[in-house]
Amino acid sequence: MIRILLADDQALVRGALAALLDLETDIEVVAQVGRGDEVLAAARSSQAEVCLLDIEMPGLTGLEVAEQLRAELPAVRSLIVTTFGRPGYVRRALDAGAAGFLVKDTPARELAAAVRRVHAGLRVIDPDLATESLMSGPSPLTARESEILQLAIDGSPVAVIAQRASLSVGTVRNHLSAAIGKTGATTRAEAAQLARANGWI
Amino acid sequence: MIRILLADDQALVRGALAALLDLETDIEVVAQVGRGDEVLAAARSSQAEVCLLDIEMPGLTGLEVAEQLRAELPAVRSLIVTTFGRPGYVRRALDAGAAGFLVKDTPARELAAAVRRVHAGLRVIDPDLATESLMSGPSPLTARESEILQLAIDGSPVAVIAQRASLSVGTVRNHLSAAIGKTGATTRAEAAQLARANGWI
DNA sequence: CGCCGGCCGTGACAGGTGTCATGGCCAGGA
DNA sequence: TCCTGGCCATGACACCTGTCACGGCCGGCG
Repeated sequence: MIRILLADDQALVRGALAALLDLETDIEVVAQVGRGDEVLAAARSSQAEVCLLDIEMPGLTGLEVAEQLRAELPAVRSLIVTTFGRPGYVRRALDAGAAGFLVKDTPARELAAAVRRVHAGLRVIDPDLATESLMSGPSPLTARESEILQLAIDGSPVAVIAQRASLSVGTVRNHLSAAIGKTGATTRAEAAQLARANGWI
Repeated sequence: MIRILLADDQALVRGALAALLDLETDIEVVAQVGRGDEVLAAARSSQAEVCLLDIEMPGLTGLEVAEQLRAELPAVRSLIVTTFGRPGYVRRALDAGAAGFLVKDTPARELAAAVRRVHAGLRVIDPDLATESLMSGPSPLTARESEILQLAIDGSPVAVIAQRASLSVGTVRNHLSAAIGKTGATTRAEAAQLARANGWI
């Protein structure tokens, strides 16, 4: 019997996934949580063997949770299941110690198989995404550039970004200009979108 | 037996919802589609009685599908189930003839009950969202302003927006300026975000 | 040590953006 | 009929942005 924990912020999806996995005779859903920062405690008390993690969650992201689990409960295996198949996410998930990466476009009947493979110690990576991840390569942005770009995704004027980052407006513009150049964009909005689409921020 | 059709672009979620609803003895999932523009045909051939529609779908949005169903298959009832609980969505869904509106935060066990109520001819509206919808009121934007604002959400420069809308740059700036004023924003990016958060675009 | 590259800042310039005043066109209501 | 309000457009103005050149600080590496 494979003991599994579900982490997804949407209760309906979480419950539906539980129903789907409970159809399998060799899988048992032993815990469900809706926030990233509740996963660790729940995994510990429920003695889960596999954690199915969404990335976008309040509290902690699934990627951060995977890292936490590797450090605190190395025997537990993490399977990232997320809406957005961004190339950079795969790399970051693997770096964080995740054993698998699926997008929610995956046919439902493949989920149980993926869980079994992860439980058996194998890696499960969405094949399309794996190649795309290798193609796009690592982020060309420096840490600071990523940070500034993240503050620019909502279209705030430079003055606001500078204040939030405690920098001068000139420096912010320089970082943004560098990011725009590196991403091949012509606007900071475009650069932010490209960076997000690639999972760089 | 309630015959139900599922429309959601994420195969995993779709399959999981199917598993969840199949647990109910009085509900039968008779069709599943991943695109908005496939719903009508599938609803016809499967003789579905209730359509569970996500809003964000390729082809047609769930709101547009609800409108289509009301026109073509008035006996079929639409239940919108979506990720984003934006106030304006509720109003638009009801205007489009939907019989219910749920967010994916809803507890899983309430879904079947909602389906039954909709099938019985009752309206089902997320209570929090219903009040919020009444609070926020209708969109203050004119049709043209909404359209231009929609083209501005990705941060494109005015010149690009003007080209896409076949307008002069000056007109686009006027529309954007009006939208910024009406939404109480100070930037077109902020205005676009506000409009989207309220479901106006 | 010298060199490199990331980081922070300034200053200046061209071009994009937000605001306003003004005007014309057209459909709907008083 | 006149008047209102939405839509389209122009022009002018102040301000913001993106780019470039330049300089200084610091940590890592040959």
